[in-house]
Amino acid sequence: MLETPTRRRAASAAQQVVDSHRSEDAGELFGISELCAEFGITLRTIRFYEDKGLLAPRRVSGARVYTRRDRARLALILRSKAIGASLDEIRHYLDLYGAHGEGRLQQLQWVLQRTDASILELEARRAAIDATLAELRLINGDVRRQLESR
Amino acid sequence: MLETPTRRRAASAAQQVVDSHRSEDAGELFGISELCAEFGITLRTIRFYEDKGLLAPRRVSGARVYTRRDRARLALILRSKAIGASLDEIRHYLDLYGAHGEGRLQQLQWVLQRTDASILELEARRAAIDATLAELRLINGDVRRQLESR
DNA sequence: TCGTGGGGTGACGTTAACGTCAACCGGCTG
DNA sequence: CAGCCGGTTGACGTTAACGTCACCCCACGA
Repeated sequence: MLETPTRRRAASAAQQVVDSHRSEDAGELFGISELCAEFGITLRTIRFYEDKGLLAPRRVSGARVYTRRDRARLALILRSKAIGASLDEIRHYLDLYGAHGEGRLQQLQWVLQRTDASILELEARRAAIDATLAELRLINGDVRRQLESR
Repeated sequence: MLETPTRRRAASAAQQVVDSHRSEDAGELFGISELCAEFGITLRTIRFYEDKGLLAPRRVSGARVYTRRDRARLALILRSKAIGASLDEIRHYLDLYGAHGEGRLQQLQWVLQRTDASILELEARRAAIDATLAELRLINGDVRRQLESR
């Protein structure tokens, strides 16, 4: 199965990300400082994520070598961090992205519950942001009017 | 000015919150453990927020006494925390809620810039959440279909 | 008067998420 | 071969956001 051309309609961004966690790619490879530069983080940070079990690059004579999939995982991690998740929560997310393959019934139900829970939590967080945005826009407009009317 | 009945149309939730930061209320008063119970936090946490300058309740013979406005501030703090903001960021938010009153031009422009910046940042965070939600929903539906078809 | 309960103030401990530093190592390059 | 560059592993430091603990004050009821 080269590149699994299955069921590939108009793959959305989400679809692509999800897919990227199921393909065993061995294409492009990246070095650690390469990824650091690309994502604007430090060496220490990437190694730290590895210690925490969020990344598991291959080693070539000691040195870390990242695949395209590892890179996608890193992107997921950083985006999750940007939305205020802890590294532990992020690990759970990553589990979800990886674990919905060919699972036994029990495992699939576990994934289902976890995704349901995560979705509810994120929706709540989104609502909180919306509320704050509404208030900030209110203040903003208020001040703007005050400035316009001298 | 009792209760300032000015410009009170169909006050939105946001409007109410914003307004609550402009009225110098002296109505209901709350004790510290009262607020703790209401919001499900600890004494230490509230005192910590005070140390950080996020709250400044009056003192009655040493004991902290909170007004309705203090209570609103606390609610804002907790909601901001829920969206993943640090206490420092939260302090800035609170500044904004308080500072758009009768300010000199310079101050008003500062408020404007800060609100603009905050809004952009929050919108980005919201977008990140939306992306993650899309992916999670995808996984969720995927698994759900897999379960339904045996 | 005693003690009890609610509240207050340090001081210290803790966890997460890194930063910093020192020492080492392997490959290539002149 | 020497040197350096990029990478690696500890070990320790740091900051934020609290928890825990010990001890104190003070008002109030039996």
